[in-house]
Amino acid sequence: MNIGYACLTVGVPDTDQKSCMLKNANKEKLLELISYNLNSLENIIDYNIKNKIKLFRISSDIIPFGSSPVNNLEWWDIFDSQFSRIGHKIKTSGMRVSMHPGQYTVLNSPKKEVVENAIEDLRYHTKILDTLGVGEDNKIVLHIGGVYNDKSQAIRRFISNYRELDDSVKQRLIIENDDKSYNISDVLEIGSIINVPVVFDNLHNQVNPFDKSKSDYYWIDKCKETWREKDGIQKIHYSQQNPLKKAGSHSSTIQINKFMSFYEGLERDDIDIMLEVKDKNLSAVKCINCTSIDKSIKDLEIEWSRYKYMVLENSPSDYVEIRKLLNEKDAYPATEFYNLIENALSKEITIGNSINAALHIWGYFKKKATDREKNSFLNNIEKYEQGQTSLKTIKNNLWKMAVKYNQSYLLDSYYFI
DNA sequence: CACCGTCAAGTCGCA
DNA sequence: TGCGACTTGACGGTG
Repeated sequence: MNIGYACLTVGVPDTDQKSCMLKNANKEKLLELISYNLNSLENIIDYNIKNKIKLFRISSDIIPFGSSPVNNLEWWDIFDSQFSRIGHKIKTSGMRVSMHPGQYTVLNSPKKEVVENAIEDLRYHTKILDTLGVGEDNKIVLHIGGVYNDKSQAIRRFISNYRELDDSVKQRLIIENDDKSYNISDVLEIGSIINVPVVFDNLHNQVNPFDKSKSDYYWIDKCKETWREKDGIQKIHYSQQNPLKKAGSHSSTIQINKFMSFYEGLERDDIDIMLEVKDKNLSAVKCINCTSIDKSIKDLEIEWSRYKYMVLENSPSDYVEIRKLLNEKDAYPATEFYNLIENALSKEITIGNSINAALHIWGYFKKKATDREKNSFLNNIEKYEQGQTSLKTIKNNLWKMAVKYNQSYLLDSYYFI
């Protein structure tokens, strides 16, 4: 079983994706952006390998305007060697990647042009995975599309348009239930007609259910039947509702207790779980650590090194509790650990606590800082106390110093997120 | 450096 | 008939 995250990282340097506005797109700009984004992708893959994350969704934005005539670069050729190198890393590390075109890729539209664009976009996504050289179990997940006041007609259109797709696209395309038009029963029906694997999304099913009396596990079992040997093991999407936002919005982090009860109820290992959550890789590592059988206290200590100043800033009392918890070197209290972290991060930051945490970070530079840096830091703290500057300014300042003095311990800290 | 309106694309609901 | 929401971060222009 693999657990992974989608598109972006949090707190990992040099992994961001860049784009530009259409009007500013030209050959030079696009080449620069693609090169930058591939470099970020490679850093993400390296990070995933280092952190034993074996499931990852590649952002559709990796090639800006990738399926638009505005971008007529033969990027698969120009950047061939970097694609191969990244693909090699993915394959040799046993990672499984995927892609997921967004809401604008609609294969079942009644408009010819919309369908043509969708086909082009699916070709683009396929080209990325093919250029990486990853196997057929690295999939492209698509929603069915619109309803247009006639669902059965819209479904028929999806099916006939699907049948016209290139074989290379068909090899990778799989379908998913969405949160307003096509529920899991609809998608299973379509999947069985065209022989395409179905991805179950638990939150979409919660918001747009076919039958509320059926459990998630019921549908997950149904979907399993749509996955063939060559497709790899079954994949699902898992997310939790953000309690502050409207139905279907992803939570900021995965609540570990809730996830663990879902996971334990699965009673299966032959399944990949793609998390959709705001804190991305943080939740992936959390869930991996809580479900792995071969981890030790060392893995929690690594996590603690990343979370500690963030926790200190939110809740000094939880900081003390967690340190106590990690004192028992033969234990592996992963879920207790993350419960305390979640608890700490749910608390509101006070000025006093944030200054305390900033001073802890400052301790790394105290002796090496120039007089100017020292004055600037202390001056900022004073101004912050009086409400004349923001915490963000202080953190930006400390981040620059962490980079300058190459404090790798701090560069990996979530304090700066 | 901080702020904020805007951004390729499609569909749907609502005024 | 036309506009905002959807959902999201980042671009890019401004102060």
